[in-house]
Formats: sequence, structure tokens, C-alpha cells
Amino acid sequence: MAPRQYWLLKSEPSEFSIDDLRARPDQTEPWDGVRNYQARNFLRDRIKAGDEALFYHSGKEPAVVGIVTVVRPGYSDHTAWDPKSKHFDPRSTPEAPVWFMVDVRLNEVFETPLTLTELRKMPELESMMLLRKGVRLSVQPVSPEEFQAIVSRARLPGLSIQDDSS
DNA sequence: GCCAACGTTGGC
DNA sequence: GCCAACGTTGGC
Repeated sequence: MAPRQYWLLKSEPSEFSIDDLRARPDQTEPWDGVRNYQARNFLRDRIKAGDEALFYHSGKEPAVVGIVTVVRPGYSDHTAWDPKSKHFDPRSTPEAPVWFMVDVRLNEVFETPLTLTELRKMPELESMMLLRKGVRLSVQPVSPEEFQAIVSRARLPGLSIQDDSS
């Protein structure tokens, strides 16, 4: 079997959050709506069942919030040919799909999200794609070392001092 | 809310 | 094929 690969999947939580995934039946959901060719190529050609991905929230509180497992590799993203979908793209048809998605299942929700600020402080992540200036790919490869470093760090107890004052 | 960096579109 | 204009992403 091919070695497991690691990825990072980015989502604006108001669009789709890890809590949304947690609430899904089977905690499984298609990762749809990706409309960038480079990201599409990863979804279509590279991501395999059994691969693991960091779930990243972009936006107000940018952070890695958990881990998902890919349970179904690339298949056509049918939201592209639904005129009512906000991701509708008439160039894509069932006969000749342009856009692809994978199915992911929730694997772990970090007790404390590992914020972008924290990620930037980790020397192991010096060359991580996510942290490179100008990179805004929503589907990116992550090296096994980077994945391991992030997961280990996120699981550390007392990652952040909780501010309970109110 | 701002704006830098990107990706895409379309005129030529 | 070039590139300006535009829309989007996403951190700050």
C-alpha cells in the first residue's frame, strides 16, 4: 500500500466549520466547492483514501482545529452543475466534470486550536506552505514531519492559559 | 475595514 | 500571448 500522505484543508468556519463536520451523520462530509485548479488537481489526482488532513479555519481566528481522514478519494463535485449552488459552474458537466471533491471523516478535534500565531513560532514549520507569503491554496500537501509536529503540539496539555475571568 | 497577493478574464 | 482590470482570499 502506498504510504499515507498528509494534507491541509482550509475552510472559512462560517462556510463550513469543524463543528459542522462533528454534527454530520457519521461525521462524514464531502469537501466540495473548491474552485481552484491547483487545489482541484490535488483532490482529483493525489489524495487517497486513508490520507489524513489538518482541518484549518481561516478568517477571524486562523488555526488548525483538528484532523480528518479521507474516506473517499476524488470524484466529481456535483455542486458545480447545480444552478442553485453558490459554487455553480456551467463549464462543468456530469459528462465532463471540471471540479472534484473528496469525502472526509472527522478523526480528532483539538481541545485547543493551534493558532496561526503559534504555528509561526514553531521552527519545524519554517518551510511549511501554509506559512509562506502569498500562498492561499485551500488544499495543500503537508510533509509527515510537519504533520507530526503540529499534531504533537496541538495535543500538549495546557497549550494556552485559559482566561476564565469574565 | 484595509489591502497585498493571487487567479481569472477579456481586449488587443 | 500579453497584460490591465477586476474579483477573491485571507491575514492583520
